[in-house]
Amino acid sequence: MVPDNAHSDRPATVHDVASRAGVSAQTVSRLVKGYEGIRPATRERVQTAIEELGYRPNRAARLLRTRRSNRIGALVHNMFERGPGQLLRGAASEARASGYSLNIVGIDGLDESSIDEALDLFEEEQVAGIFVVTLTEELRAVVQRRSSDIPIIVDPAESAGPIPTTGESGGRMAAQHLLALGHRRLGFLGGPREWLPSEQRKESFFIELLRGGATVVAEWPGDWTPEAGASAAQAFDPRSGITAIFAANDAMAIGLMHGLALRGIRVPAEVSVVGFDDIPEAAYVIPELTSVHPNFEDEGRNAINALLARIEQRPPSPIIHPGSELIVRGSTGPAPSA
Amino acid sequence: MVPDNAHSDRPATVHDVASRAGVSAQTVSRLVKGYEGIRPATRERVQTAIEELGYRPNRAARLLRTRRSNRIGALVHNMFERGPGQLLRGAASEARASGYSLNIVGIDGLDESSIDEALDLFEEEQVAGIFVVTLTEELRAVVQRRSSDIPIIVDPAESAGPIPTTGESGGRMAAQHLLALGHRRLGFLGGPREWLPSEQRKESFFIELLRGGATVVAEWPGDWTPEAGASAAQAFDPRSGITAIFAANDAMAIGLMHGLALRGIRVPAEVSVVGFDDIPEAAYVIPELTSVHPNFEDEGRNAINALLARIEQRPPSPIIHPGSELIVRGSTGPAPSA
DNA sequence: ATGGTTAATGTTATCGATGCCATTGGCTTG
DNA sequence: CAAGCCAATGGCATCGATAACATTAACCAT
Repeated sequence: MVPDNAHSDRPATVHDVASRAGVSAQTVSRLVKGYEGIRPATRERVQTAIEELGYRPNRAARLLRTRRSNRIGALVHNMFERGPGQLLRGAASEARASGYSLNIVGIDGLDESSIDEALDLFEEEQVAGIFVVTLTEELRAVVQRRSSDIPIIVDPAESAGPIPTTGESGGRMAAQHLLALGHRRLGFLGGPREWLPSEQRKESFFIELLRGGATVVAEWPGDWTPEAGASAAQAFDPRSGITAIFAANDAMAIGLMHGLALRGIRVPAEVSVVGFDDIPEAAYVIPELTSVHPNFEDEGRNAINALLARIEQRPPSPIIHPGSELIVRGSTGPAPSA
Repeated sequence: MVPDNAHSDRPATVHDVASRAGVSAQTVSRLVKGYEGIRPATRERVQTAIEELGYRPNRAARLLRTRRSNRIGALVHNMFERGPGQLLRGAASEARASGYSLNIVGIDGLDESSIDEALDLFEEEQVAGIFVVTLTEELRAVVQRRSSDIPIIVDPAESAGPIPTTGESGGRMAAQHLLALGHRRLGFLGGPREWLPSEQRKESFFIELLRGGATVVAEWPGDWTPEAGASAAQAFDPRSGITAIFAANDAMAIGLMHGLALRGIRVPAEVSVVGFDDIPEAAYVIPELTSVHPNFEDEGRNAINALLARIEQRPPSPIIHPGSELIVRGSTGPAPSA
């Protein structure tokens, strides 16, 4: 199992392999890179030498010479949320499948200097491309301001082409569901205004509602946390006639339901609640939360796909449909007949 | 803001800087690395040249020459759970503070080949050290089987020295709390048996209970998901006399409470429930979940600290106390007097 | 002044892989 | 059989930073 290079304390190089196989370093290099025109006999000798020595190419040397790394930088703020996490998982797996590795850098703040620092790091590490997972307006602005020749994917829409993002399809599905249940006066509990995913969910929700003849009566800006949901519940005015609320993520939805319960407002009898993310806990809160189950993993795949296409200057592979799904549970019900 | 190197299409090198400043490349290199003995006048000339050219050291070249990278590999399975996520955050910030960057690699499976693949990647990237975040027995075995000269931190206890891990102190605190409430017959809802953190939480919980004269009547093995909690609720035998259950994470605790509610078993009147992780949602489920709030961030810091000490062969910095805290909420109450 | 120190800086070779060009040998073609 | 051609392989320079060693300058003591 362990390669027989215990005698030398330095890892084997192309030259070691070459001299062992009786060929030149160049031939070894070619074989490693998958060059076809090598005589079978030679090929085999080199192959064995590689195995015997446990040779692995030195990435630093290769990068120095070729200037092409096979690393992709992923810039993400709240990487530990369900959504970004799944995006990353999809992205990592897609990258790996194409021989790239994903370099995840989490930033704590969304201020310019944090962002710049992360991008600087990517430049120093000479990543082949950058995938910006978290999307706020500031981030987008900072990224676009830097003129760099590293390919960057900033906008999920960019990568999905004509296909709606999870936010778009999710917002629409939430609206359709609530419309079908007869709700006509609704509220929206959003993430911070400068977060694009929140805006996406909101816009598609609004548009679909308007098309169905319903009205958005109130909108509360949140910060993705359950606390924000609880505050919204306090701010909620029962006389507004709102019978359903769409929250931009489950955490806020859960906080919201908790706050409503404290005020004696029954879910779903008086107010229906729809969340977004379908976190595992959503099915186990009381009442069980109706939620949009987004396919973030495919969204991440799409993004990397588009990014790689740009890096390697080839047309993007056929796009996978992200396909969100609405999971209907106990937190939504027919609109109370006023 | 943008450095004036637009005219040349290649990024500036030490030589470019050197010739611009009228010194040798070596001097530039020394300055960049923070060498002290450079005459102020020279230093300033070089400094300006660096800024004017927007020079950044080429990491690949440096790594090739020095064989010392400033990257740390972090191997993690379920990176998107709250716990590992916070460990990573702490680890990343500690690493950054010491001039290292954290290379997070998530693996999907816990089988030998996934692990090996990830470790191979680390070796090829010549990371300075490896931090194994997720800890199962298999992982530990695979890691220890590979003889590699890269420093590795596998065991959190290793990095914390004499200080109890969050799992140890958390399990103990849960036990003390329940003992104080008069509970004497208890259950434990664990993670998979081969996960060390689960075992830690369990052991410290058990030990403290025994010391307090209580008995562990039942133990359910779970898989960290709320579903596992729900199954445990089904398996729960009301005639067992169990009045309190400690779940190894909040997700399972939430599933458990949901399952108990379905069976009409009241929490905390009949059964108290304590979780672990204190996820943001914990405070907003009904009843609000009493949970151990672990200081994973500091645990991550400690680990990186210990790792860096080993890498740089210096004594570890004073250790930060992880300090878990028990957040008491509505899911725990006095034991019902039988 | 002369040798001896030390501080500041310069020279050269090297890390490992690979792009570019040169070479070799076998085979086809007229 | 010579000319021509292609397939397979080798030689050399290079990517950018730095370790190791060499040099210069400046200053001191004798």
